[in-house]
Amino acid sequence: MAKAAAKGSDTSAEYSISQLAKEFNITTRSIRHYEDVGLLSPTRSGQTRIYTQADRTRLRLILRGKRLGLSLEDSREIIDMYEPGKTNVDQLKKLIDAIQLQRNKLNQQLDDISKLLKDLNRAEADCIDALKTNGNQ
Amino acid sequence: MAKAAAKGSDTSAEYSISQLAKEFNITTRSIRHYEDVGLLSPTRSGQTRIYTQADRTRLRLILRGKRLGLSLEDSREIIDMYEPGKTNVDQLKKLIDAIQLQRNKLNQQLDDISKLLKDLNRAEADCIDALKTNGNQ
DNA sequence: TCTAACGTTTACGTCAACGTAAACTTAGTG
DNA sequence: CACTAAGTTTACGTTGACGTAAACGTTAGA
Repeated sequence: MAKAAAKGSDTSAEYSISQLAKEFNITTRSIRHYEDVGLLSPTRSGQTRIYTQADRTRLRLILRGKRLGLSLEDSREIIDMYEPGKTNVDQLKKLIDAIQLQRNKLNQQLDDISKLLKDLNRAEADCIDALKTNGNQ
Repeated sequence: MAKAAAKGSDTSAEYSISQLAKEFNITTRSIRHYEDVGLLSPTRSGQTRIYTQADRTRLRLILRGKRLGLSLEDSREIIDMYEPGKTNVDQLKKLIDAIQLQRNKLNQQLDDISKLLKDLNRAEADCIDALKTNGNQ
């Protein structure tokens, strides 16, 4: 084996675009699109994109955001929160506010989910009832 | 006062489109759009739409779905689960499967949210740290 | 009476997030 | 060497969820 190819949990592992696509069950087109909008910036070997462990992590965060209904722009903002590039005090305070905002949204989602789960439980119970009283006709 | 206008928690209350729009802070265009795609079907008084308590509830469910990142089509399916129009046994079983699927998605979301909240907490802590060590320069 | 505030339909526009196709360049293999 | 598999860029197409006019009807109040 040469040098790339990634064993176990090597932190310096590298990935091709189709490897990532397969792993996360998305298309290469999507991955390139995320790059187009500035969410990923893999290094290159000639023309070919090479993704590091960090890129892979960012991709996971993007997809997590998508599952929560975030836009790519939203995800970008949140992911940027994780990197402390902000040297300015005002920016830091703004960032803390933004974090609080996101937390509020997430708490709203938690509430929504619990209500929806209850609704689904009731719906399922109704189904099972209907099956019992209806199963032997 | 005539007959409409809705007091307290009168179950036979009626609403105009702009009343609902104002209450839920959306546009009338959106409400009509939800009707276009079959999510609402208000009665009419002449040309004018009249929304019942049930319509209002459906609208609330639609918006809850949106907050969770569901498409209108997804919401339609879920809301349809609540109404036991299904007389067929096969349909009931399919419905139970669909409910389970939704539950899985919601549990995934719960997991995503808890992770995201942790990430945000760490990010905030980092900000606060940066503010302390950086505040007096 | 007229005008302001609400309602309606019809219809084209827009924006995000990709899909899809075309045309092309390497890298490895029977 | 021809061929296949994976990569690339460019660019137009599509879908969902509305936005945004335009053109019109109805009703209440100054």
